[in-house]
Amino acid sequence: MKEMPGPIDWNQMRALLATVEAGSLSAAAQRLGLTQPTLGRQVAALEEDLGIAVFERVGRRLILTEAGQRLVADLREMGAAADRVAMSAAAQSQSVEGVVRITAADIYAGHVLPPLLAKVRKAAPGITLEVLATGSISDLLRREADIAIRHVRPDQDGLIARRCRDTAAYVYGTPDLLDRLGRPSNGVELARCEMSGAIDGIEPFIAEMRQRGVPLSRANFPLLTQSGMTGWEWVCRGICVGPMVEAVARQTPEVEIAVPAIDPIPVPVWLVTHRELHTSRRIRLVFDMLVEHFS
Amino acid sequence: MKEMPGPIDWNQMRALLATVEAGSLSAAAQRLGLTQPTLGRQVAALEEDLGIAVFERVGRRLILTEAGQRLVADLREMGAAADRVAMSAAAQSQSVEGVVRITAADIYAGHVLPPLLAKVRKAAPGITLEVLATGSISDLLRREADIAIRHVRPDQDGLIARRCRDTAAYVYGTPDLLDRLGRPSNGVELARCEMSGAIDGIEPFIAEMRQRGVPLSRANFPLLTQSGMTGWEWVCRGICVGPMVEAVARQTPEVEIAVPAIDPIPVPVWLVTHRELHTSRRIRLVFDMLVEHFS
DNA sequence: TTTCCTTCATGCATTTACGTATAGTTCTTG
DNA sequence: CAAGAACTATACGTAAATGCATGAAGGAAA
Repeated sequence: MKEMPGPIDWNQMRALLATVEAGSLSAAAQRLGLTQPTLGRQVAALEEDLGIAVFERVGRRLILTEAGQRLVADLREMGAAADRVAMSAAAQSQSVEGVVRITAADIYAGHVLPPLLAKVRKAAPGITLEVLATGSISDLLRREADIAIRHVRPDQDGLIARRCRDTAAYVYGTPDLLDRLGRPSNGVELARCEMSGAIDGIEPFIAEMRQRGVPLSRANFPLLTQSGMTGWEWVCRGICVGPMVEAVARQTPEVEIAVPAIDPIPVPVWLVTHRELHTSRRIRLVFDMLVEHFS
Repeated sequence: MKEMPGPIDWNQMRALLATVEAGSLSAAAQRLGLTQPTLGRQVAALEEDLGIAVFERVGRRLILTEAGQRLVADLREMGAAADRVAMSAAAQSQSVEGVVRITAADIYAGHVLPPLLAKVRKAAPGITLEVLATGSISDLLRREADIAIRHVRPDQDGLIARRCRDTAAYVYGTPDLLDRLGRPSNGVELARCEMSGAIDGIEPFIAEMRQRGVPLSRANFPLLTQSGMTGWEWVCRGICVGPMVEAVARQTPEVEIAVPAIDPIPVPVWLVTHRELHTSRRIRLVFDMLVEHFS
């Protein structure tokens, strides 16, 4: 009505961007650590200030208007710049107190990291560790995590990756299941078993196994999951056989290597962080401890 | 200490950027329509969240630390993106209610615009007009104004400029002063008079007058000001002679043209706005009314 | 069709953040 | 050297924003 054109509330812009990217007010609220009514009000206030309707309320769903879509284009750049600021700030923080986020496959988060995390906490009690156990690879450039543990070579620019000692992986199964399968003794026999597998990781695994004389195909994987934990649970319960890194399987007494004659599969381990963040004291500290542990 | 790494408060970033650009908390507060304690707290909270010291409190002055300088680099990009969002939003606002900011030389703001503003307000009562009477040219690209009235050809990209009918300017003086000066009747005699002038506009004016046979030099301008209003006041009070557009001088009965024999100086008039903002309904409305008036 | 889950809107109590007023400090000006 | 101006830091009362709880409405699945 008679709005003095004071600068727009940047938090309201953040609310709009988060809502668009998350797809709903509720999801955006969770992501920002706020509540859904708050976000709803912020977006509404922004629409009021701007004088345009960003969302069209159709049923329970918010769909962007044309005007909203044009806004979001520039808004994403603003968000990217905000991320860069946060990144730059984190990089220059020389405090050993604060949060360090680590992302890793859920198997690693659950079975490999715990003793390591305890060591870090003991060495630097001021550091709060946050572990993102995620199947999909999170985006380091968007600062969803500070350090990532990956098993493929990172290809993004701006990242520094440190390759650690390879881990050996084998195909495991419970003794009970292996007995029922007739104790396969070579690759060809193993290729007749059903296996658990990760949804987006079986192709390279099949190729790797074929080099070792195990003629697998997609037909060997009737059970797929994006959760490494789930797949491993299937193996531990004798539902099927499946591959696992040796460091994890060693902690699981109820399984054994299905065919010891087959050579282990080398699994590379990369520790990845931003080039920026490598100058942060506490992130550097955690990174170095991870490197030491994996080397 | 134990800060859950929720996204950074964007308003705190805005506070920091404004403080850096304004040079002090107080100035930034005025610019953002907030108060100094509020801004101080926001900046302090941001420093706490980021874990780094952005400012070094030395005496009454805040000077950026090295870390702060690196932050600000990205922060400016964020601010620029925010401006683009605001611009895009304003451009798409099809409401005839809202604020339209016009920037013009103070002389225009005081003597030429008033009747025009009344006309606009009558035609569109929902529009709030805000006039920035500024000596220096404000930055349209940073959305300090929606429409600018200028007398030089705009060279920035992204702007659309509409040239209007030129205005004639003469050198004026009070009859009393002209009598004391011996009633100069040609350019050479006029060049012996003292004149008022704008700090950053006398060079082209001198060149223009020389073409008309008035051999002026910088020595003719012992009184300089960046305020057109002030300079004209000097002329009206008989302190010196000085140039003025005819449309303004006509409203001032106490002055007369110093040397009628000299040809008038054509003063171009450009109306300038963003290419973006030209699609805004209310800005387009005001712009068109200005064009109509000046043509 | 019916049921259940998800999502957005609203009312109310509370906490947070803001503005006003004031004191303290430093740099400048006469 | 002294007085004033400008800026930042602190205290306190108040207003605004937030969170919780609830309701309503739409869509998916049985």
